[in-house]
Amino acid sequence: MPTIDEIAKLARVSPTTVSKVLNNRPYVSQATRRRVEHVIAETGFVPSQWARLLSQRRSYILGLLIPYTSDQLFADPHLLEVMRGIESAANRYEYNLLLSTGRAPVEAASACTRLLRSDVIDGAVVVETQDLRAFAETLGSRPAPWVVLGYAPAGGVPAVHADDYGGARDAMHYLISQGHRRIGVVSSTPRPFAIDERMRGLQDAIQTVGLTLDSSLVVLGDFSTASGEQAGHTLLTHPNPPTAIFALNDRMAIGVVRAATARGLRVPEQLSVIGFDDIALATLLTPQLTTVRQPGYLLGETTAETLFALLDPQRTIPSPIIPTSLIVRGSVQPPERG
Amino acid sequence: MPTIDEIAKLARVSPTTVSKVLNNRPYVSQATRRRVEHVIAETGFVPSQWARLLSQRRSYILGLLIPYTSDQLFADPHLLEVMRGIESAANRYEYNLLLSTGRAPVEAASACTRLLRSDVIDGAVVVETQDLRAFAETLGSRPAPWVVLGYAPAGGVPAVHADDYGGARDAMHYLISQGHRRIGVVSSTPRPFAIDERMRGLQDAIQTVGLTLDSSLVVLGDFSTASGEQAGHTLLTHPNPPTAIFALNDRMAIGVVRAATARGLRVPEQLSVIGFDDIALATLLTPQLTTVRQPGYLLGETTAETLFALLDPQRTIPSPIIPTSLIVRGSVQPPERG
DNA sequence: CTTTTTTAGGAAACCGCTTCCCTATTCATA
DNA sequence: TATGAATAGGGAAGCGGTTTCCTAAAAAAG
Repeated sequence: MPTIDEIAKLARVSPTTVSKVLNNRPYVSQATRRRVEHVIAETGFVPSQWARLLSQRRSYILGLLIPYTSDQLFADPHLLEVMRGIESAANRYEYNLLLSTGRAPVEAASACTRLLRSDVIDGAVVVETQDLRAFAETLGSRPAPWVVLGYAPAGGVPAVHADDYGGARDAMHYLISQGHRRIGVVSSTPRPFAIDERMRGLQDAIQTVGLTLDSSLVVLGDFSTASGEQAGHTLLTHPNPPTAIFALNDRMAIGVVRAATARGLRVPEQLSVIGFDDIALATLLTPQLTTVRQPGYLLGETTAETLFALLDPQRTIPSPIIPTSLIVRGSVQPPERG
Repeated sequence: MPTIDEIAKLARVSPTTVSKVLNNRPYVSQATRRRVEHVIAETGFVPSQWARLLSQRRSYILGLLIPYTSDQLFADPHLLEVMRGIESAANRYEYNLLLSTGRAPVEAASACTRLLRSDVIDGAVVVETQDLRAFAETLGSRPAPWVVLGYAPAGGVPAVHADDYGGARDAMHYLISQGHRRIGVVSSTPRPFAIDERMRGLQDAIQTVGLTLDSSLVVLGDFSTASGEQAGHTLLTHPNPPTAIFALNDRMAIGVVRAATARGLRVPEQLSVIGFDDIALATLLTPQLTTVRQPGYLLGETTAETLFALLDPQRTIPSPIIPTSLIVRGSVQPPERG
């Protein structure tokens, strides 16, 4: 692979001039420019990014820092949808995406830190984790700009997230309006801020109508379908079982449906189920899942746009809260008269 | 962010010595090493990768060049599964993944070329496309090493792929052994090598039993579920419709099932359907899809391992053909007596 | 026909780190 | 004690571009 000097020699000009040609700068005559371009085409020369960036300070690479194992990442349709949004925005700005997942969350944080401070990436989208605060502190003074996908720990870091509170509140209102009074909740642990918000939203909805959430009807999963299935069994063996279950993500909701089916309960006749996210799979099941739509693609896109706004102050920072909406399908109906 | 020179000054040593400490090289006394390490910890110094790599010639970044739009990529569960395998192998070797998708395939090729020649990545996994040959020629003399995921155009580039021929042959044998004689095929256009191989496999299977493939029962989709659905309708309105349909990927198979259902045909009683890939969704439908399993994770992992073997001649190149296996579930049964 | 401005092009410093090579000291060996 | 080898450390030349600054020629202005 030739270097800029060899190109210069071949075109009988200085490296300076070649550089000017490469970067479309003025003060090169038509004739010279043509000659240089010809040599470049001839040799198939592509300038080394390393060297270029060492002086230019832009890599056109964005970090996507996901503190999960790749297994977790690829098992989460919503997160993939978010990634798609980020990818697409990055593409629009001619940026490439550097994927960094972590084996263990802790390890991930340190990898992220390195990446952010070592000049490899121009900025990063960091998916929220429990220990984000510690991570932010590690970063210290002046790393590349970064945006949190999720809720930021206090302190100036921009964050983009869906309206988890409103979405959960609406879902709960809907269940209540359908006549449900005993409502089970499949929450999760660990509990990202988003889940806190959803819990807050659904609790507020319950209190609005003068009821309270029966804490024995709140069980914890880990976002996976399997955990939802287990949670479903737990709730359905309760001495006074719920007539509806709100699972705080779709995969767990699917697990709940599966548990109900396994116990011979029909959804939605004998048990209503509502989810959160609106993953593609939600429409492929029977009954189709009623859920709260959280537009992952838009979420990812907006997060990336926020980062680009940070990178180039010319641009304006988009609104950081993405609205959710209730999608009524077939998994909820009024409870049977007991 | 401090530079190595500032660290050197603070520790009262030369940059050379700091470099030795950073890279764990000998010829630094315990005392000095400790002093330097202390300053590094104190300042939170992280060496600039650009500069390091400019002299070291390793970026520890692998390119993943996918000549699809991000929408296509994220809509393909099998490809995602492959990515997961690549991700996980890369992680094992402490490599990061640089994702490069293309808006238009052509553009993608040029982006790939740039990436491969500009020293940003140490090597690349390139997903096979129709115009791979042209792409390979563009690359020319001495780019970073690359491995094709799929079938390589003749000429030395290593390629890793599943046993598409064998898988399709087995599937067809199975349909025949179940008593099917009129068998529809949902193939695709554009037609990657893998599809050629599957066609070859299924044709050989048919000929083994002295039949021939009725070309009016071969329709083309584009891998999407929607195209499969349309293909299904086409086949089922044939004057002499098939009793079984072999869709060359699972998503199209799901589309076929949907088309059959829409027409009031029951699967598998009135129509048998078999797919290819074995995506996760295959087990979630009723009936569960009978299909040819193509282990995506292993495929990705093996491809990455091949690349690492190229990067470091110490390692041995793994076998490039990944076996497939027939997964019998519920979407195939013997045809009804007409 | 000068004088000033603009254009074209090159020399050399620089980005931040690694590495080659050289010197001085310490340690082991004869 | 003299000698050779190993250790500790530093100076300076890269790596491959960009950028600053300078000079000479050409064009515009007076």
